[in-house]
Amino acid sequence: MSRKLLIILGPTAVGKSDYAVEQALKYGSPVISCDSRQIYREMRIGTAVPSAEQLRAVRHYFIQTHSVKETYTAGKYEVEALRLIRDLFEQGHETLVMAGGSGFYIDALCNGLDEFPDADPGIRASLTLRLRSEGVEGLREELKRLDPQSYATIDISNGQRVVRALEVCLMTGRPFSSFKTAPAKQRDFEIEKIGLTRPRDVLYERIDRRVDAMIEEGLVEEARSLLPLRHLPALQTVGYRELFKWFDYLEGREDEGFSKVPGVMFVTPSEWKDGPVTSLERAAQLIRRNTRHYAKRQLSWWRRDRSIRWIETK
RNA sequence: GGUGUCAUAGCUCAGUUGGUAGAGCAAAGGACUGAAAAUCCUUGUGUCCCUGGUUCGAUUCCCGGUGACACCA
Repeated sequence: MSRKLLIILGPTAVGKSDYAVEQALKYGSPVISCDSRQIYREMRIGTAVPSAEQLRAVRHYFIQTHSVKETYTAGKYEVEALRLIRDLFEQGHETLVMAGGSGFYIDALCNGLDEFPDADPGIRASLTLRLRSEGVEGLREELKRLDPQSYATIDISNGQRVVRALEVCLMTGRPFSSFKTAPAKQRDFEIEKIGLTRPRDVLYERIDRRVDAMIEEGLVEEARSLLPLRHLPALQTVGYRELFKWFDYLEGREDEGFSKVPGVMFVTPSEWKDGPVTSLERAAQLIRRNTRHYAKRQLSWWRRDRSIRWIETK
């Protein structure tokens, strides 16, 4: 019996959800979502989860199943999705349909990640604070001392990468690079990847229209309700950050960069470079642009994967 | 109809005391091992509106034209 995982991937707004439901019905499979934001319960409009109809027509997994408070990761996804896939194959499915736009999650599932420890929120928060106050240089030098191998191989101008490598060194007393050993894991089922794509200008038009639709549907209210949780990693998401900055402007507040929620240790990971967001129209403009940038990064991620069969629709 | 101002990268504009030009934004390309919708790196040749003149040489000066805007009739 041949077991196959059919992965439908592609940039945001290309039309994955529709195609996935179609394929799922064809194979009698559920849809296993592979999307780092649709997985969160508290977000719906801004993450463009499948429609109520689609969710009714086909069973979906990993859609709004976890809380933004729990900080999901690619590593957790690898474990949970793999377990689910095995269960479903055991139940007799021969072909399973997976769909999503998170390239890193898809790779984690297909090839596996090495056995790194999870981040300790306290250590990460303090390193992130140092990154913001002193810049990368200091952290970089510390990494050079603790793990020259990583210093030589990772992108040391990328503060987030330096923080990650350093935090693993500090937590375990072992160099970050020493964890990076295993070859790609082999899965005991066949994997077929289908990439959906469209001409760039068509894709960008779809993105623009979808952003407008989200705002009409009530994205502003959704973002408003999540404002207190803005410093969680899950809320570092296109469509929400821009609105948070607009709220800051309306309320004459400077985002101080720390979480005020007791027990929540996270610090906003990045600086805001676009100046004040003075109107909803400005926020929408930035959301459109940032979504286009996101789509571009997704395409760049997958371009090197020769195993993808691409289907271009107009 | 008359007078004036402007016409430079997809957009907004700077600039060249005459030696074929550069910022911001937009855009494009790339990286990626537990924050990944995150984070980081790289990239600026364009009939300098058109025709003619002066000049060794004009996008820059001059004549004319076209277009936009403003004001006067």
